[in-house]
Amino acid sequence: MESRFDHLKYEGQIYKSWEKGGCFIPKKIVRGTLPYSIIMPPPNANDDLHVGHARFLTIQDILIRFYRMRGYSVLWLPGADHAGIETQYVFEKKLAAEGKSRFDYSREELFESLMKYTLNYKGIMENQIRAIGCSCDWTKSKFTLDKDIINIVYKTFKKLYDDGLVYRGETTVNYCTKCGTAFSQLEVNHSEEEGFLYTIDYGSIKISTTRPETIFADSAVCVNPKDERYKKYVGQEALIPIVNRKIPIIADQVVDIEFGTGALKVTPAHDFTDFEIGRNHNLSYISVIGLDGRMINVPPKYVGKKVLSAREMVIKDLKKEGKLVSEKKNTHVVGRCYRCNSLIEPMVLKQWFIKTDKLSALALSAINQKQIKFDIKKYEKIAKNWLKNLKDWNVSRQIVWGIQIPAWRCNKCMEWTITEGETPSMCPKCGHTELKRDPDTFDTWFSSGQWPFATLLSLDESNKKDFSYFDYYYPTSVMETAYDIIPFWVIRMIMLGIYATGSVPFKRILIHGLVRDGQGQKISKSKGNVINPLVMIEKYGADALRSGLIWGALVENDISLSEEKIRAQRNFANKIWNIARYISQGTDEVKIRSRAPKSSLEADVKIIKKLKNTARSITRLIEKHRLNEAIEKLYNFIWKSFANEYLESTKTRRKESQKILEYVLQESLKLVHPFMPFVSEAIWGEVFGDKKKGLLIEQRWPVNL
RNA sequence: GGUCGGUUAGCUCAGUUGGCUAGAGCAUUCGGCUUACAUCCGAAAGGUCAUAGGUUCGAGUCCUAUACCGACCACCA
Repeated sequence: MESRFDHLKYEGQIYKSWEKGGCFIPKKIVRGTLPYSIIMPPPNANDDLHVGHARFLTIQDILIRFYRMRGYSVLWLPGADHAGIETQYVFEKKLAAEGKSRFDYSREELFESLMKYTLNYKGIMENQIRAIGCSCDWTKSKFTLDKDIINIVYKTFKKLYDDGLVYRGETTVNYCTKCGTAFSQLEVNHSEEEGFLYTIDYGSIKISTTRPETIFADSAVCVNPKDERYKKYVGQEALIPIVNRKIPIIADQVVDIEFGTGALKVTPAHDFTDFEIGRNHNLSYISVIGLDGRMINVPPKYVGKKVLSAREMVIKDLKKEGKLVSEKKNTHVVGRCYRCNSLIEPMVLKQWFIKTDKLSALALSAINQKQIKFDIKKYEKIAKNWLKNLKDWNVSRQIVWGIQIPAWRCNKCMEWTITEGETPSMCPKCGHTELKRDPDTFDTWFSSGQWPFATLLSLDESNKKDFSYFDYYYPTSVMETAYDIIPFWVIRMIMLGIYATGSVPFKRILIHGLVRDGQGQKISKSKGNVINPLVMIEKYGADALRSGLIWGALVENDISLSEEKIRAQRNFANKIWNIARYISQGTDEVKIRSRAPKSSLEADVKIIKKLKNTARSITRLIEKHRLNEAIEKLYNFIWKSFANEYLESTKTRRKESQKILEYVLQESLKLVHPFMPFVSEAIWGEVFGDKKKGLLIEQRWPVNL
């Protein structure tokens, strides 16, 4: 053995021998073997892995290796996410760099290019998962656009439709004119920005607005019923300048008396609040902004102008007419697209909605009845809070890259037909044979919300034998994911899982915190504090990165990661290596022992006892998902108790203690393995190596020593 | 405005149902190339656990209030 552990020499080759040896594939299930399963949250196949991925992959791999060594039938199912809008956004950026845009391609061409792009990244990403050392079963890997997955998603949508939980609604959506799609409320970033508040003369009343270009879309002027200044005007009419159209003056308590003039122009087509007012007062609405962000249904001179230039024109014209009363600086909150940062336009569109009240009730009761247990109470609170306040879910997205909604509309009777994916030959309502498919695709969270059962069911479809993966592994043991996607993903998996299968999708939920830099700051490209996991693996080894990602902070909390921390863990790996090196130098052949060698020497008895206690408490800690404590115990035992105390004490009586040293090393390596799989396997190979004895990954976890 | 957190050594964090003479890693200081490892060994220094009250034989740990920091959500035309 060399004096230092050379991770570059061992990691690649060890991983290959694991994968080739089928070590990640669940063993044949014998009677009484307990299942342990985790469905890997599929990383987006559009970029390199970042440290956040590395953290959750590490956490899951520790659990997986631990339970595998304990004799469970372990399934860790990997996957890749097509990541709809995100991928299309990244891809379009690439097109733009080549001087092209999505409009240069047909739907089919665009889809095909995106597929090629994504599958390429999927391969890259999978190799990065391998580099981290993840022992997932690659033979069962799933992609969110696999045909069998899509079929299951269609079935669920049809079932929802048949049960009356899907409707086509007209409502205000957050529309990004640049991305060309609507977003859910969760996909919009709000920011405070400087702008102007204009006061405009509407005849008998003056109103305040930040968006004068939408005056053409006004349906009413609204005041607060308690506002003494305006009581007398309610029921009368106001006059929109420039076009001189009359609109009613109404009263509603949503109006803030203090703000502006206390009178609000109601524009149902382009504002969320106004849409509600319009609905409550039975107002009609007029759209004046098209999906391309240009003006429509307005006097000819404004048609085709972009929103901001139309605003300037309107202000100019108002001034000319003397209708602009004032213009004040004003900070207000605007919505911006979370992908491209363009201004979000509220628009009224027809979209597919899923009614969420029944689904969220199912999820809530499953949580309350402890069919699903959150490890961490605060995250249970967050999930429940979301479930209680959920609004109906808009699942339509106007992008190509995704699962196209299986909805067809009859050209004659205009009725919709939903299928499980097959194209209807004629309209079931009127018999007409010309139908047009909705070009929209599903929100990615709608399909990934079905991921736990969709993956397992699809395994059974391609493997219709005597064994059902779904029956055996569902509900899965643990769902392990980040807290920032509780509302997007976790609660939707629970809702859709229970709805589609009648059973919760997983029994336990472990939510992990985010990775921050060494100073606890959020990692971002603009701050320049990005830590590249692949560079760290190259430099210090995968084991060092893995340990650094769980050392010193609870799994559920954010963790600060610095290069110093990773280096410290590299040193730990090297320490273990050198303990083994010392021990292997004391003999020609090391045997694997099934129990501790007998000795009555006090120091020997003490170290064996400590080993037992350490193994016991680490077992308990991993079961409780307290990984930071587990690795700290391990670190302390190996470095302090084993190396510095015991091993040092044996230097004067080398021969007598050799067997004990070998045994403690042997058992320690098993304890190390889930955390640092490469160095432990490398040592196992060097010290205990023998084809007959197998790999460390296949050894049994130390229990009842 | 709503929800959920945090405040413990210079830094980053642990501290499970209250018993701590408050711990770890990194950083610091001093001394060591001792033939496994200088990616090391030995030793040391460093905290009135945000503040104020309360419960208790006993509080970093429970309760109340205050201050500051943070995350997510909503949002005034």
